[in-house]
Amino acid sequence: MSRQRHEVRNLAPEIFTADDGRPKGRHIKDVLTTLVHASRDGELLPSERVLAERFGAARMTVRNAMDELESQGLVRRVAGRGTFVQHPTLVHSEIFRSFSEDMRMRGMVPGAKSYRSRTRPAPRDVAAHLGVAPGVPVHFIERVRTADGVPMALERTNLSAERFPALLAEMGRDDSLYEVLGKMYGARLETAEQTVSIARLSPAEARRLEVPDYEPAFLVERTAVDTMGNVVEYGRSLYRGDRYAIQMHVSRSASR
Amino acid sequence: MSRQRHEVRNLAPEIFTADDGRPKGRHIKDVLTTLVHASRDGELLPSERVLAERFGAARMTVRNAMDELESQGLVRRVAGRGTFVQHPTLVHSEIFRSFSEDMRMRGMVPGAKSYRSRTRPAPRDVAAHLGVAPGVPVHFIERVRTADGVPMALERTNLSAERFPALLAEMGRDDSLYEVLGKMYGARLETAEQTVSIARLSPAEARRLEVPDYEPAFLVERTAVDTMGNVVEYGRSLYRGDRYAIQMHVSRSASR
DNA sequence: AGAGAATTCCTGTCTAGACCAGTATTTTGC
DNA sequence: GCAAAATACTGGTCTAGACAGGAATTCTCT
Repeated sequence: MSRQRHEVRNLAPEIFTADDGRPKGRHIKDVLTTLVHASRDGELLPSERVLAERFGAARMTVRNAMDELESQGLVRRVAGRGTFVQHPTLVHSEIFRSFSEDMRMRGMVPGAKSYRSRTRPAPRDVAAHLGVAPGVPVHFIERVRTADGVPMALERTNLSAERFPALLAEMGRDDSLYEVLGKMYGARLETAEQTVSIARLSPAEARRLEVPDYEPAFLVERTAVDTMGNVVEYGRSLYRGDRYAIQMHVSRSASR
Repeated sequence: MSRQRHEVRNLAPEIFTADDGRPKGRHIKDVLTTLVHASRDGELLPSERVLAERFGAARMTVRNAMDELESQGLVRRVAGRGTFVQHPTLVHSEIFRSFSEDMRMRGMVPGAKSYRSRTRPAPRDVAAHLGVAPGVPVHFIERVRTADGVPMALERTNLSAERFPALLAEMGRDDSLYEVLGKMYGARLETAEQTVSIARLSPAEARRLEVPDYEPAFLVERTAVDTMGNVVEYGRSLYRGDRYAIQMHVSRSASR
C-alpha cells in the first residue's frame, strides 16, 4: 500500500492560488489560518512540502507562514512527525474580567457573532438574582462571543432597565458590556459569584457555537456586583467544553 | 567621502561567531537582543547584509532572527531606511497591578536585579503614611525591578512588621510582593493612591537603573490599601522616564 | 511471525542567491 | 548653486535547493 500519511482537507483547489495582489506568503498564512480553524484539535496538517506544492510556492515561504501560526499558538510542530492543529485551552480563572479583557490578554481579538437584545419583564429567577421585583423591566442580552472570529461562548446576561436606562441603545454588538457600564453609567464591576456546572448544548446552541449537537459545555451562572456591593448583572452563559478549563485556588482560608 | 550609514557598535568580533553548539540563528538572535538592549531608543542598527557578513551567515538567517525581535517589539523595520531599536514605552495606567502582573501582561518576564531588605524603626514620614507610630518596626524593601532582564524601576516600599511578621524571610528577590502578601497573609490589595512627580536620578540610582546620571524619572509615591481599607504598603519608587508614560482618565465624575 | 535494517517522510536549520520597491546619497547638467 | 537623474543602500518577498536528525513505514532475514 502506497504511503499516505494524510490527505489535504477537502478544500477547493482555487483556495491555494493567490491572485489578489497580496504577497503570496500572506495569502498562505490566511488560508492556513482558515484551515486550522476548520480542523479539530490535534489533527495532523499536510506536510510543508505538500502545502508548498499545492500553493505553488517554495517550502520556505510556507514555513514562514507556518512560523506565524506557531507563534500564535495555533499549531504545534514536531520534528520527524508533522504539524498539528492546536486549539489552546482557555483557562477560566478566578480573576475577575470581562470576556473582552480576557481575550485581549491572550492576544486574541474579542468580538461577537450574533447579538440579540430586548427589554422584558423580569422572570422570577432573574428578578431574584438581580434583587428586583418580578415583572419589572430588565435588559436581556444574548450573544455568541468570539475570539479571532471563532465562537467560544454563548453569553446571556440580564441587567436592571431602571438602573441602566437606554443601555441597549448604547451597546454595540462587539462592545464589552463592562466597558460600556463603566463609561456610560460609572458602574465598576470587580467581583462576581459564579457557579459552574456541566450542561449539554441544545442543537440550537450547538449550531450557534459551531460545535456538534449535545456537546458538553460549562454553564456559568454569574452574579456580578459593583464596588458598592449592588448586584449589577446576572448571567447564565455557556462556554465550550472543548476549549475551556476552570482553574481555581482551593484553600482553607478563601482569600477573596 | 565614502558612504557610511553606520558602524557596527563597538562589540568584540568574537561575539559574532557561534561556537556553543547551538543553532546559528539562535545565537544571532541572542546577540541582537543584547545589542538592542545596549542601544538607545531609535538608534539605527547595522543593515541585514552587514550583520550577515559579520556573523558569517546568510541574510535570511539574520532576517529570521530579526523577525523574532520585531515580533517582540524590540525593533522596527522600515523598507528602504533600516532597522531601528525600539524600547516600547510602558504606560503606567490607573489599573491597579503589581509590577510583576504589569510586565507579564506585556509579555515580559518580571524580575529583580538587586535586592535589599531590612526591618527598621519607622521614620516619621513612613510611619505617617502607614498609620503606625514612629519608631515601630517596619519592613523596608528596595530592589531594581527588571523586565526581560532590563532595569525599569527602583522599587522602595515599606510595610508593617507587626502586620506581616517574617515577611522578609518569605520574600524571594524575584517574587511579587503582592502575591506573597496574598498567599502568605491573605492581604489583597486592589486600590492605591499615587502621587506622581518628576525626579532626577542620583548617580547611585542611575547606575542601578543603568541610565545616565541625573536622568529624569517618575517618582511614584504610592499608598496601597487592602479590601478592608487598611493601609498595607507605602512606597516611593522611581520609574525610568525614558521608558514610561502615565495614562489617566480625566473626567468630572471620577469613576473609581 | 517477529526483529532489525533500510528506506521514506517529516520538521529544523541554513545557504545563496534573485528581484522588487522605498529611501538616501552621489553625480551630472544647467 | 540647485534640481534632476543616477546610483547605492535599505528592507520585503520569494525561490531552490542542501543537509541534519527524528519518526514512521517498509523490507528483509531468520
